[in-house]
Amino acid sequence: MKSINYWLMKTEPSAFSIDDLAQKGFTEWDGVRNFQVRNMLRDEMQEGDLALLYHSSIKPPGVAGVCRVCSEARPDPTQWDESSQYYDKKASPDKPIWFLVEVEFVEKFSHLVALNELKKHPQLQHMHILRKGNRLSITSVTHTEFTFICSLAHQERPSDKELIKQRS
DNA sequence: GCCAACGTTGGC
DNA sequence: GCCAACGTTGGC
Repeated sequence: MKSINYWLMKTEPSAFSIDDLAQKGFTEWDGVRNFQVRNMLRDEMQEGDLALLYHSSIKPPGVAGVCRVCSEARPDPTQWDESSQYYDKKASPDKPIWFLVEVEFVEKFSHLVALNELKKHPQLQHMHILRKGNRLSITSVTHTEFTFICSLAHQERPSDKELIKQRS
């Protein structure tokens, strides 16, 4: 039996957010221009893998939901498009440098699991995203980290409990 | 807006 | 192949 891998994929919600993904249903994850991330995309990601969608460069940053890899890796066409900000003159159609996968919407968390929340849990201390100077837009997470973060997302927040208490 | 961290580039 | 300079990322 082939087991799936788990990932964390960063996006700036001002450019592309979990709501955009929810609305479109799926998207091509193009524009990756880092060799380490390219290698993971091309060599390690497989159809069916699950990923935490992380919102960066926003207050507060954090995990906004879940998506699923729904294609094999294939060449990223923006590398040949001179009008694209991702154009790379070193790439040619017979020698692609950059790759993409498609991801599809799975879930938007009812509340963001914020970065400072992730930092509170010793179970998550080894996550790439919590390491100083981490700049990779895609990193691997363990199955344990993935399910733990999903469970945080599905927990009631104290403020929710207070609201319920106030109502009753 | 600052700045630490780190990947990339290019001269040698 | 080294390494300084530069550019980018991203939290704060």
